[in-house]
Amino acid sequence: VDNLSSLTLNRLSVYLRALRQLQEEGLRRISSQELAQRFLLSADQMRKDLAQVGELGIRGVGYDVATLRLKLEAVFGLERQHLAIIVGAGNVGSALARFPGFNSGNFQVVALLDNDPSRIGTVVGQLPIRSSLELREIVAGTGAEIGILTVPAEAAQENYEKMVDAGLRAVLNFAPVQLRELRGVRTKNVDLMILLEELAFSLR
Amino acid sequence: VDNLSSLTLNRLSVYLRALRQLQEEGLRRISSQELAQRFLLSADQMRKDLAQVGELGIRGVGYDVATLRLKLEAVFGLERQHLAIIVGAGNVGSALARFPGFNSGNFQVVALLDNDPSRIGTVVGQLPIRSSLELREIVAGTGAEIGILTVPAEAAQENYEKMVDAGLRAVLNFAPVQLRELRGVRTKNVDLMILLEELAFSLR
DNA sequence: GATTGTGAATAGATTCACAGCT
DNA sequence: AGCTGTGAATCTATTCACAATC
Repeated sequence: VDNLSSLTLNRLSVYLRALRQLQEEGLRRISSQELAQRFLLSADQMRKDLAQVGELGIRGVGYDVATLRLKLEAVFGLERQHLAIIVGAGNVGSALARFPGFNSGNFQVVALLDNDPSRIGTVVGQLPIRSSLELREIVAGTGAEIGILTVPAEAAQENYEKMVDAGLRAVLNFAPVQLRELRGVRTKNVDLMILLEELAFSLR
Repeated sequence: VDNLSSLTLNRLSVYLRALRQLQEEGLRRISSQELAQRFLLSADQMRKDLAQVGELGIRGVGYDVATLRLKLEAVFGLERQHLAIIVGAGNVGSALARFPGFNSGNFQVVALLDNDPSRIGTVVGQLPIRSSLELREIVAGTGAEIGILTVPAEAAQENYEKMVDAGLRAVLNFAPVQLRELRGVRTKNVDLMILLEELAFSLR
């Protein structure tokens, strides 16, 4: 299981979330049909997606909720924790530092960095802001793999390169710029302006 | 110009941002080739995308930066301002209320709502938090079109429906749930867990 | 001579429909 | 009898390549 498209991965995340909920409700088995109905998904597509990661269902019966959940978690590498560092302690960075999805579950923010000396030491959520100059040591010391980039647009490319250089292997970029992506790093962008412009389009 | 896919719209946003930068630099003309090189895009794709919104270039010459920019802004309906309301004044909602992309340019946040009585009145950025109960009046009074949903997962569906009911025509959802989408509303999701899981996948 | 706009070719994603298990 | 897994069909997106235009 290795070549999954971004589209497929997103849907697998959605299935995983659904399965977690079903398991909490105590359900043991579910068919693609039922799951699709319940969560407004396509049963056909779900089966195709799941088929890409293995033969996981039982014909005539359906899927075992717990087994499938574990399998999907394994696909995402969620048996172990993933540590993240946030670079840029402005509005967005600070909000993410307090995001409940971190500090619970499979992801954890282990450091929050900023280059404004006057902000260093300030505690946000549980974390004290540290200097961006310490990036390399912090990555090495904590073993963090994921970088979350929340600096202003002008500083994004430079910080991105430093993050990759410091050893981070995946970056989630919130700065509104087209990064020149580096090889060997998985980079995803969340660009609020692009999202808003798409919404605006549908309002004409 | 009416049926543009989400993929195409995202790229048009990217081109628009590039053009704004080029115009600021004082450039008057650019070819698809140059623009692609400069911003790491595909020249072929750019021409195809632009062809969907009109015949905008001059063969043998290229595109006029100012004209193309205006045309793209018109496609997105950015000649006029779009007003937005944020529902949920937690970490994410508050961070977005202070986001520079709002209160400058074509989008503006006109209200920040929460249902926790103890938070009402607190000023975030420039805006006082108001009661979610006032949603309908605020939408009607301000003429806001866009809703930004930043409430906890459990409350998302309910608030989404209220927002649509109050007259909002586009919703940007940050809550980590699969909304049952309503007709007549453009809905986009930003789901941090899904993004993180996709990054985790590439770390196995 | 340069560069667009576009039809044709290719690649990728989704949907259909049914054979194959349980 | 019921539901999965999957090949075949369809639909969508991207890339190629070149005729049309300046």
